[in-house]
Amino acid sequence: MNDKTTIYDIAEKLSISAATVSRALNGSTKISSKTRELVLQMAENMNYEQNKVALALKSGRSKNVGVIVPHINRSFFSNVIRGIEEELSLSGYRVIICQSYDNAEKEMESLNALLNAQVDGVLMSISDLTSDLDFLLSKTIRKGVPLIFFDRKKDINGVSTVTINDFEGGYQATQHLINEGCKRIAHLRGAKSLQIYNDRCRGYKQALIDNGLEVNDEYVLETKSKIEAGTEAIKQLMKLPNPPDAVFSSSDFVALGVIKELKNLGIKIPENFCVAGFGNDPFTEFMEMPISSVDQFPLEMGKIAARVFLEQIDSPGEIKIEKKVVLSPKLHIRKSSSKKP
Amino acid sequence: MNDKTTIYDIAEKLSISAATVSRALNGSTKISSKTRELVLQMAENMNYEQNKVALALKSGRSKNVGVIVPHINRSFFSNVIRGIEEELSLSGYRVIICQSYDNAEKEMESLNALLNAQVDGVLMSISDLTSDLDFLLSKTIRKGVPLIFFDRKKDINGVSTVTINDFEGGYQATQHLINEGCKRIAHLRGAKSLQIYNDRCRGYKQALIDNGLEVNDEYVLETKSKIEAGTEAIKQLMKLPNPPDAVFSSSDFVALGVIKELKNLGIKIPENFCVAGFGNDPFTEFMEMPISSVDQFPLEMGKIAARVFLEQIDSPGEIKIEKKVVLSPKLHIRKSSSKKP
DNA sequence: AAATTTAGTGTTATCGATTGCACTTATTTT
DNA sequence: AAAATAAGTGCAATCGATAACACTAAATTT
Repeated sequence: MNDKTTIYDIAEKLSISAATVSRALNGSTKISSKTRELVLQMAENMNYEQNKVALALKSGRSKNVGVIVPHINRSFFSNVIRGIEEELSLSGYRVIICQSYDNAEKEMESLNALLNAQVDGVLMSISDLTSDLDFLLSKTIRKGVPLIFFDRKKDINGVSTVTINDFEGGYQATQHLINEGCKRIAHLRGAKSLQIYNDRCRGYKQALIDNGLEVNDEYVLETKSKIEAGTEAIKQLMKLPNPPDAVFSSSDFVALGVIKELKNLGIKIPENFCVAGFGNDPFTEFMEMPISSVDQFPLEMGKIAARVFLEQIDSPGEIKIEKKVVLSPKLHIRKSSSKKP
Repeated sequence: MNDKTTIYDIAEKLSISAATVSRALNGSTKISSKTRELVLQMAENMNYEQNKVALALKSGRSKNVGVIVPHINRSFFSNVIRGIEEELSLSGYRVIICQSYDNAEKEMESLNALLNAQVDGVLMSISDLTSDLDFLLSKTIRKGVPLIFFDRKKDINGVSTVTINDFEGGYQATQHLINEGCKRIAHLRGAKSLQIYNDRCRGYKQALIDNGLEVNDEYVLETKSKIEAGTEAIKQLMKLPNPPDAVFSSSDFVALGVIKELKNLGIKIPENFCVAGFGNDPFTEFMEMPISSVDQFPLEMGKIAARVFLEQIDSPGEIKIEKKVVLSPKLHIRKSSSKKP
């Protein structure tokens, strides 16, 4: 009933040593072609399959990499993971996924579990909360396990990062709204503890400044990435004495909430109000009111993160230079912000 | 620089044997409390962490499970995976994901890779194409590796399954359309090689029959699960001498395509045409024209599949009875099919 | 007090694959 | 033909943790 054949079984059947079997299977040159043939034949017959766990113990490489994301059931993250898996499976790596649920403690637990499981590398997008991951992260680096941040990064020595230029994304979206003739552009941003949101916000402000528009702090609100947060935020903004005529949101879901509520209020989009989101979530494209949004190229981001990992793992020397890859975002202009025909 | 402490290192420092260290760390009763304290203290000091690969080799259990899905970046699958991960991480299992890309060969490769990696179980949703997985599957079963199908199953002896009652889902959706007064209900279905689509179609037909409506084969088309496939299919249907007045689609994306095209054609929804989809993809809810859809409870499906796995793995005897769990689908009625106020 | 139990620890084999070293033949060099 | 080299193979250690078994010393029973 138990099916597993080992090299010892093959060795016994052929009355040779396990070492020879191993060499034959691994194509060592130090072996006669007759023995090689015999071994390969017997391995085939006995349905031999290499036990990767034994190999991992011996070699110190498990051929597993860990990926930690806040939630896998979000379009952005599942696409990044897809990219990672697509790329790494080609090199024989398997991808172990962990969810942090935007919880720093869970995140540390996951990282720890992955390291104990002897993963060959960790690719992660850090959680929403500022936390003291540093100890664990530096341990990871010390262990020589390549660590790569994607999207949500932290600037740490020895850690490679793959991100998009969030500043540019924020700038592009805002510049576009200005080009459409909007004068009072609000910004709905994510948590201050994450660089990406700070960068997008900086881009937004810079675009305003570069175009001679006033930066009004009343126009900048922090929201969660949820539809309801968008409806709440826009309600609040529209109560201002001088309400905005456009919103640039760091989240597509928030942008959607904004649009829903504006419809409720009877405000015409895009004629009297323009909206742009961030993330280019698939739904932004196929809504009846397609939403302009900044593409983060999650699939590509995943693939590049995977390639950075492969480079690190293949680098012969112990001195690993971290790599910082920054992708250019691309604004997709859609109806929600297209006043011009 | 190399950080890894083993039980041998601890043993040496304390001038005791590695076996004692192991026992102390594992809370064996056969150990004096002084030694236990000493070991735990030293382990703490030396940042000891158990090497799970060594443990896996010794124990024969890797504490890894494999999950194979067609694509992880699809709402349904990423939610199932989320459920699986959420549940299994509680028991210390890690989840390795593989994508089959609806390709039978890739699927077999993945399954094979997972088995070589000594996973303790495999949870999968089989690929679109009929294929000869049977050999590999039976090998898996013979090896005693629990195998669980979710959603897209194949009836195989010894394999547990977690599915929804697709027949009922199809029936419910169709019955609802009938209740709304639709008389000529078309059905856009997925590949014939998958049971789920056959079952949904059977439910559709049974509902028609039970309500004394004619089953018209011209009204049943096979489509891919894409927006464009929906627009194409509805174009074709509307050219019929006696075009339908409702569509039940096995895919939300197809339903969306149908709605888009009907708008194009100037047909009023839901007044003159009703549409229902399947999957309850998040977007169905927040469209301007929210789409009625059958919920498959992917998160729950994942969690249950995980629990079935845990039951199997914990069953002491070798005789594992397969479990067949069937969830009840739930139709969410939305604007796209609500003629009544 | 002698005999027996038991608590606590060490020795050693094991899981499966790889590899440096040693060893035997066969082959080539001088 | 003797010496040196090369080819092919086996032995044994290794990766890190566990556990069956053996053993010692203390505690308990008679």
